[in-house]
Amino acid sequence: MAANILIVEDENAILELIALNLHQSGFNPLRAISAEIADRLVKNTLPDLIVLDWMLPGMDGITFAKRLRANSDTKKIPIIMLTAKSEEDNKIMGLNSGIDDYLTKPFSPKELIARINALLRRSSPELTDEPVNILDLSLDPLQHQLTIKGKLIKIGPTEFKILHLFIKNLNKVFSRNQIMDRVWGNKSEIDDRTVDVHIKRIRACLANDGYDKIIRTIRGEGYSVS
Amino acid sequence: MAANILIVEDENAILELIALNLHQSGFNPLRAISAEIADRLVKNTLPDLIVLDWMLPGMDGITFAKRLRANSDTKKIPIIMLTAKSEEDNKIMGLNSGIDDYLTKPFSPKELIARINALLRRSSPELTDEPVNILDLSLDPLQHQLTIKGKLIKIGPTEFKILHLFIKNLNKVFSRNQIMDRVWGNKSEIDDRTVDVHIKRIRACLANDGYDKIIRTIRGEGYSVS
DNA sequence: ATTTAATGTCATAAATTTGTCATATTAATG
DNA sequence: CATTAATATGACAAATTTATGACATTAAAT
Repeated sequence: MAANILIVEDENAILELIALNLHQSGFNPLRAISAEIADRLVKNTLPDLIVLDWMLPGMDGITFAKRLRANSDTKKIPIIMLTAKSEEDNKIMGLNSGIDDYLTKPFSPKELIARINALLRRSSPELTDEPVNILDLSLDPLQHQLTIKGKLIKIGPTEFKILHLFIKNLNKVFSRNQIMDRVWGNKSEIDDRTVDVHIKRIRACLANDGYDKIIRTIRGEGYSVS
Repeated sequence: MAANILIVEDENAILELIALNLHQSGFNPLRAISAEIADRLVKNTLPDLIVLDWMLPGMDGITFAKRLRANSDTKKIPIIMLTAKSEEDNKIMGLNSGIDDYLTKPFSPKELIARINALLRRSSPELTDEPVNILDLSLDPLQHQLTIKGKLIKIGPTEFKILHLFIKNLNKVFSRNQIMDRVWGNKSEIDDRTVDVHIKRIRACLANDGYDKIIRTIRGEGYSVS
């Protein structure tokens, strides 16, 4: 599923250049030549990410960004701001409008793509397909199945994702926030304690075979599977 | 484990923005709005890295940097200088004040983080979550565990942090205040004696394997691990 | 329309850590 | 050796963090 990237840029040449590059990189570009048009597009399509020019006729970029941040539907959409070299200099940093990243013109399309990918990775949940296993325990993401010694174990989807994350990263300690980011995606607003409950549920699934002990609690830090 | 990064910046909005970004990236930001305040903070906390604004009221950034370089305790702390215009480039480089890197405003938070990581990696590999060890004792921040001869040792979170600090800085003597600042953060109001108790607890953890002796008490000064 | 499964949140219990205090030890100094 | 100052240690209650069971809500399946 191609991510929708909204480009807000009043100079048509640049707009098209960016759109072309995004398209070639497998994204689905949406175009807006003003904040007003962008506003309508955002409401309708809820893009996955916005590339926003700092200088716009009418409503400027910062104002637009602030409006997005004020609305709970659009609050979590990552924004990359485009700025001209010496435009307003340090004022940009000071305005703290929830921009996720900056890019100074002129910039290389390659760099833009790289940063878009980085931001998208951060904002969307974990998904990979490789089967993983530890000891007699095996996790197959394709079939969404957990087996112990070949025996199929019943486990919920969320629990499966968390366990998968852990087993893919053996011994690594994940904080609750990291788990939330990588399983729910960072657009979620979930309580910390909820992670505990899911951990408990995973343990319950594994307990019959004595595998519940593989999930360590690292007090004050998070959880980890060894 | 989290690296302490001192930000010296007189514009509060920028200061806070940087602090926020550092925090989100897992660093522990310390704030100073003047070189004078920074001076005191440096003495107490010996930050792992300093982000320093070029233009400061009172003592300017370059002067401050030179002072840091003149003191053997602070000589090796990496400094990233923030400058307003790229024209200053030559000037800064020419001053040869021991700046390790510089960034021109406006810059993306991401770029700042990237450079901080690069510098930390170069200056103190220990801070980048790699395991540290002496003899058969090994401390792995990533797994948050302490092992002696491969055997897992139970140790509390605070004790872990203190021990990690010590082992990262072998032979360096830390005063109780420095320990408090770097482990509890400089906002804590904790009794001096409390540090003693934690040291005692660390020793207790290590005692079974005879490793309690690695923590030396330097009377009147503090503690140190050799 | 019912039943089943999954989720997130709470309240409460259980476990662990933390800071402090009182007291014992130890080192330094004259 | 006596005195003093600093550090070590054991005990303990408060605070923090995690575990767990129950419940309401929603989605999915029958």
